[in-house]
Amino acid sequence: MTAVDASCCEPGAQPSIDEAAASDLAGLFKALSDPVRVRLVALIAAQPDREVCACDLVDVLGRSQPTISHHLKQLHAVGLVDRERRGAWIHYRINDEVVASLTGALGQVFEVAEFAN
Amino acid sequence: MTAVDASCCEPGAQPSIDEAAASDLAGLFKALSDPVRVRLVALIAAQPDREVCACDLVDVLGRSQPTISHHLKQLHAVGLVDRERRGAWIHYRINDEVVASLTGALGQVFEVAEFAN
DNA sequence: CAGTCATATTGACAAAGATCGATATAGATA
DNA sequence: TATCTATATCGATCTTTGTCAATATGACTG
Repeated sequence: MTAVDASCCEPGAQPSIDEAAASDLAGLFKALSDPVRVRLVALIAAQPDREVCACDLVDVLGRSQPTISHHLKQLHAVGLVDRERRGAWIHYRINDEVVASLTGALGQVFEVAEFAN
Repeated sequence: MTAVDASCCEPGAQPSIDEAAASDLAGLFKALSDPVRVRLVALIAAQPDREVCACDLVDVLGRSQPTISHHLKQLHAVGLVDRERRGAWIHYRINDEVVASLTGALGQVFEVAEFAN
């Protein structure tokens, strides 16, 4: 019954996000948890039409072609980028809906008003 | 000189973010790339004063005390949460400046106007 | 259809990470 | 000081991940 006891370990608050939603969001973050992938999406998003040919992504970041392909696959797997075959080349484009859901979820997790749409 | 050649592999665009900045940002994302850590920050941020006693974080997420401590250490290492000892207990609080820098960097990477502060 | 080019997949390996039991540390209390 | 409690660290194990060389796939070209 000291003051310390009264101030702690009583609430039993629950997380504001359930396990499934947390896993989904963590998956998006994991897709962005590597510097190469961060630079890849930055490079794609910086294009005028938010898309780029995969051929322009190899050799720019100092990684082998298989490694770049591996990273693009992960970004695509979580939906952050779309793929489109155009002749012999494959174009990657930012999926703005998924980006919006990412920022929205971020706002929800951190309870930041600007993102709570 | 075919139409295909003309449409591709010419730009040589550079990423809009350098390697060091990409690593920093990737580090923040990595800290949020695990469902347990996502729920931890959500739980902390949901408190009225955006802080919580560590004693309230154990037993809520179905992980052992060492595991929760391990995750909190990672969140603290990247600055997303602050630690403060208060008597026998340790309180974790959301670091809103780091959260703001995270959302700002997100906006920069994805070239989303709302976040480009 | 044979060759060339762009991209993906495979296989292998080293490094990192998540988890827990056991133990250490550090503050509070008697 | 001895003890209790809260949190951190250690050590071990198992899984995941980043990377590349080699190879496969699939599309265009002559």
